[in-house]
Amino acid sequence: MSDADLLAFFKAMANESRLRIVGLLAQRERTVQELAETLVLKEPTVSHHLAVLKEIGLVTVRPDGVMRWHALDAGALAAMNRRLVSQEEVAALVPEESWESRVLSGFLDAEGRLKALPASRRKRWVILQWLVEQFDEDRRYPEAEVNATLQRRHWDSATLRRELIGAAMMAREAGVYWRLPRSAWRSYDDARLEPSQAMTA
Amino acid sequence: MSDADLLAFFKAMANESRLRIVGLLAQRERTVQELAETLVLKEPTVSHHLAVLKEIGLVTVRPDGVMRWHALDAGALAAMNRRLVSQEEVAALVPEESWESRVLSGFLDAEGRLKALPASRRKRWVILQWLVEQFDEDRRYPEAEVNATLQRRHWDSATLRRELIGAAMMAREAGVYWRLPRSAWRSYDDARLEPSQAMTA
DNA sequence: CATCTAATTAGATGAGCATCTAAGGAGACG
DNA sequence: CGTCTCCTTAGATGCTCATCTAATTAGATG
Repeated sequence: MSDADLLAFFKAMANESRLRIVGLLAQRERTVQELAETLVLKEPTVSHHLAVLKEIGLVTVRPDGVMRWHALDAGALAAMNRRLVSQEEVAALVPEESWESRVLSGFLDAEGRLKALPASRRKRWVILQWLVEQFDEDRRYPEAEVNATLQRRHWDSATLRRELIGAAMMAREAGVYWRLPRSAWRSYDDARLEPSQAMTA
Repeated sequence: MSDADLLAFFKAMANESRLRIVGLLAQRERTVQELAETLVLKEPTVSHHLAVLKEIGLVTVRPDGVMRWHALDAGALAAMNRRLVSQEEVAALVPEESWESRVLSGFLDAEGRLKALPASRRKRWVILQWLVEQFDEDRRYPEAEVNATLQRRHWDSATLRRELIGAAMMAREAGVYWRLPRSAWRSYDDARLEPSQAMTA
């Protein structure tokens, strides 16, 4: 079942009349007339609500002469329900977080600062990509400002600055730094970054 | 948890943005800014959605300096979920149909006419209570009108009329009938109704 | 076939709601 | 105290949807 289905399910249930219809159908099957009378609604309105519930597979119809008996599909309810039982399932509501995002959030603390620099070169690359985004593309920065910006993310601004240069994400000339375009970056697997010591916060 | 809470829960989840927010918060706590950026919404919009989710107790806030970290309350999700696991729970969405209602609907056909008069004294009492409501409290009826009204519900108006009198739900004098107040009625278990023959329609 | 009843479809109306911009706190920080 | 940042509140706008009336379909029945 897709996320769109789940949304449709919630939209279907997010209406008092439909919620009451579901409750009534959970007791026993009913006709449109009967529901309309019970809910004090006109038949077309009930018909409309039943169409919505049928659309998501929650209600089935059994024609009988000129009447149509509507019943709740309990299995469909249970299926929807399984989507919500665990926090993990709910987390999956969101398009899978990319590997990069998961690496990054694993190394960030609640304040958005780096808890450590990963030892893995590939993971460190993710961190550097994120770090370089702290700088504007079109500005030139004195070293003091670079350090200040980096220190908002980690105490060891010197190492971070050195690694950004090493990855060709930033350039330096005469004490002035600037951000390089993505095209200039080395890819993580040919960058020759010296293995850094663990930098635990 | 009340039905109104359940409806509020569905209304809260019946929106794509909020559904995605819940998914994101299920992964880890987030700030308004972060959510706004991820969802491509303005901060006030996210703020509004978070307020809705807080209203139903699904999201909690942890202020931290100028920022506010929002997190999912997994327990609240689980609680909502328990409401939906079984068909019995869903049936309870609707105020339990009383025994009287079930008796009545069992003896009515689709047209609202009596299929039969129950043999059980207690059940017949339910039918009579419903029948007497066909008459206004403050009017006096000639016998012909009483018969006509009763015949809209069952062919044997004579028996119905006799039983209404016997139950002290209606009174008659000089060929004129009127409805008696509920206080005047005999209770079903001391009414001395002659056991009626089965009256199948 | 004509008619009756149950239900659905079509179309209109009005209420609710998602989102935005603009303005107003409120904590942090020099 | 003034300013910056993050967030919320207020108010406006436009879209979605719940409900209704009127018209149509479709089975049942004489």
